[in-house]
Amino acid sequence: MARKYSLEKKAEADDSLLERLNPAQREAASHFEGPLLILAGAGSGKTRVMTHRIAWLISNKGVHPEEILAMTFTNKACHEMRERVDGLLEDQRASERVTISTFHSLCARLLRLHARKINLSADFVIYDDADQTSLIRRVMEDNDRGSERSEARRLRGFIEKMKNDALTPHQAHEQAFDGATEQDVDFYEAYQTQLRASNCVDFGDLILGVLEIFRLHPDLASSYSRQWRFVMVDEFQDTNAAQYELLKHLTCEHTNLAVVGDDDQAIYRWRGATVANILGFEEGFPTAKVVKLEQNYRSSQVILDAANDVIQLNWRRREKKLWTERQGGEPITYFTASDDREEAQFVAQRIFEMARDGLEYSSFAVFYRTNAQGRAFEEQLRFHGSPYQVVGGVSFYAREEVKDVLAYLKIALNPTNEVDLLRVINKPTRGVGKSTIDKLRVAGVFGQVEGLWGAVGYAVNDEPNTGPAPMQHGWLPGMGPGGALIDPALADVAGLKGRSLKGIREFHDLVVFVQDSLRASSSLAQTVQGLLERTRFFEWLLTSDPERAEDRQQNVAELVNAIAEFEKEWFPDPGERTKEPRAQRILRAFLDRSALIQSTDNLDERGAVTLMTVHGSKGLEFDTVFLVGMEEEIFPSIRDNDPDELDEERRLAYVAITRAERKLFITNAQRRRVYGTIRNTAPSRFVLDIEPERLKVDPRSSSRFVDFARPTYSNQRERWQKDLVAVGTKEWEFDQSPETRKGSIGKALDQLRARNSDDEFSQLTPWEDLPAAAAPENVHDVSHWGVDAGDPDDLTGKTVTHAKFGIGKVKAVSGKGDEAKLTIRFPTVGEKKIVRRFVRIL
DNA sequence: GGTGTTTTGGTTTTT
DNA sequence: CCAAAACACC
Repeated sequence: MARKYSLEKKAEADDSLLERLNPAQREAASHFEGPLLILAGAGSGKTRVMTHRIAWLISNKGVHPEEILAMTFTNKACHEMRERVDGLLEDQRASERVTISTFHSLCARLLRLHARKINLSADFVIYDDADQTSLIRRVMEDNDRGSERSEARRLRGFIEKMKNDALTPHQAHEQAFDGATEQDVDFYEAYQTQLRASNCVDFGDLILGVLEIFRLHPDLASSYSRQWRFVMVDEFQDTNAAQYELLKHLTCEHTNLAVVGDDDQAIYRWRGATVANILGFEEGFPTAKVVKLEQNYRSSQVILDAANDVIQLNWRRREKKLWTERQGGEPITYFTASDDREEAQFVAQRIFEMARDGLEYSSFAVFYRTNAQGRAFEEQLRFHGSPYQVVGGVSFYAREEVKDVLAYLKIALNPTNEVDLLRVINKPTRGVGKSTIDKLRVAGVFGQVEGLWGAVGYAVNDEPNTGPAPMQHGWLPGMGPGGALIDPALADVAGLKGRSLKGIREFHDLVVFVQDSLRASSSLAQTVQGLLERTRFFEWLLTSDPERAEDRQQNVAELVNAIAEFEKEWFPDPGERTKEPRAQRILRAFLDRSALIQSTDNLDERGAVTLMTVHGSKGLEFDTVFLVGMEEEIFPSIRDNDPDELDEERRLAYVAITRAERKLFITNAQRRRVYGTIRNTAPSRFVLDIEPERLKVDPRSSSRFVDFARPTYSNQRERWQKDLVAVGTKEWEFDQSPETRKGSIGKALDQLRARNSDDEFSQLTPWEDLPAAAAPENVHDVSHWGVDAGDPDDLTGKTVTHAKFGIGKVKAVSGKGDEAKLTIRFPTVGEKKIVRRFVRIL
């Protein structure tokens, strides 16, 4: 077969393509056939290597673009890779023909193509987590397994685990599991049966479904394997057993599998990922070549050293040491606040100052362990007027109102999808309550109709006015019009009347209306618009929850927008003639995309501080990073009850630290509100693991908890054992007595105090203005950073800020000094009398 | 069947 | 403390 692409580029292509890579990168990028493991440390240019290898295979080895498959975990990584391959290849069309995809969207495509091989129809709908949970709860009810939330959670976890481990219910029955009973496996089977009956799949099924197909039809796997002669995988450390098996199928005809990953950055163990895949890669692929990328192009030496201090204590890892040409660097600033609020104040204050001195807001990021911690930082940033964006949280497509609209569309496509049907059968409220729904469900399960939709059809069919219902699903001959009963299970449904029946009819006709519209209309956006009008959706949002109505209406409007845009981008020709109605085709494509997309994928706002969890930060980099809430029981999390999980927390800390390019702040608080109660905290062991000389303690720190001893381990095994003990007894304690402060951060603070005046911090804030050991009731007071100037008492007309009410103007003053009472006018709440020490004068 | 009120329980979350 | 879900009430 002719290999055109090599002819177009001359020998010089070889050099020009790879010459900008370092030797290790070049070795990896120019690896041709056979398995390859690239151990790529943080910031060592792994995407660069992958994209160059793709380009190199095409232009220097004559590989056809169609023969290359590159897999990522996120859409974002996928887009980035495609863009960069684009940039490297002269032939634009060549790069388009490379398959670059996330695991899940590739599998969704394969599953659609071959759905029938495992008793699915090609219009299956993809359930998200919420849908999955609601199905689980229903199956629990149907099987008398109670309805406790925690039990539902546990079962969901179990099912997810089975799927991550690539086990079908049948296989699960053959294996014994710790903590799982025979009933759990039975439940898994029942759930799976229900899922298939609804013609739906969950996320786990996307992979497992394809595995089932490949297991049943090895020839099919072979043919794909022959098509994709070169397979590449990004973030390989986060693959689970199912994804690993998928890769095995895809490489059954060759062993050209190149994986890139970093075992030190494996942070999705709780999601079923297994580091064993990367640690034991050579066992699965014995002839594998291993290349280590250890030169870091992102961070300063100080930051890398700190990261290394933390990660080197892990027990099982591939030894590597990152290095950089950027020697030295700014020391890491360590700050301990007296409470969580002060911690946030500190961060917001530093950002404010640095932004004032010329740094872009977008060069800052705040990383926390749990989403709940983000609020305090939002508040303080808002108080300073600094723009910020919170990444993560509820995805756009997971919003209630958005899901409601999509539910109607999904039902129109596939009415057997009962989760969505139950979701909106009474939305907007139309008189279909619990008892009516129960009747329908009983009929759907035991009656001679097919499922819920069948029952709905039956209920509305005996009314002469509506005419025959479209019974693609579930109408049986012999079940006469006019309510001629032949089945006792349907009696209750046939007996429905009044408001309930009217409501059911309304719902039924609505779905039919959408179905008709999908067939007739050339525009999906138009169909949705019609649906919204007919249901008076916006009105309903307003009346049902006026508080949040505006927001929610906006979200729905946003959805219509997204659909219209999607339509324009992917289906630009409205007159196009196809077998399937146009709107329906668009809907199918749109649903897949919305199921597999994450809200964080396209939210790359410029000019704002980024707030996110440490998990969210993987793969990103920022000039200045604030790693906050570094306390025992938060980071590492209190939930971690075995050493493997602690190792993962350590990796998580490593990921966070290595995101910083130039400057890293580490902060914590000595007291923190946890679920409403105030708890004392201890500094995270990960902070203590960093060599003290790399940390510069900010002198504004609350001193009490800065004075602690650094635990020393003679080796990794000891560290591991200490973690074990600590975890076992939950009594990890740091000796805080002065005598035992050897090499401690406390000592560093002492030295700092001795040096006092010429310290860089004393220029930021005069030593005198530092909060002296603040009395507890002063903790929420921001005034200790306020600096008085001019006549200290006449404040009339001055602009002030208050932690709660924001910016206001002083109208009148009575009294003197800190206790003076100010009458302040706030635009938000009007006039308030406030004691002076609670406001800050601008 | 629709609505307020009490109770419960609470990581991380690429798809 | 705060949001979702179960519960009680109109």
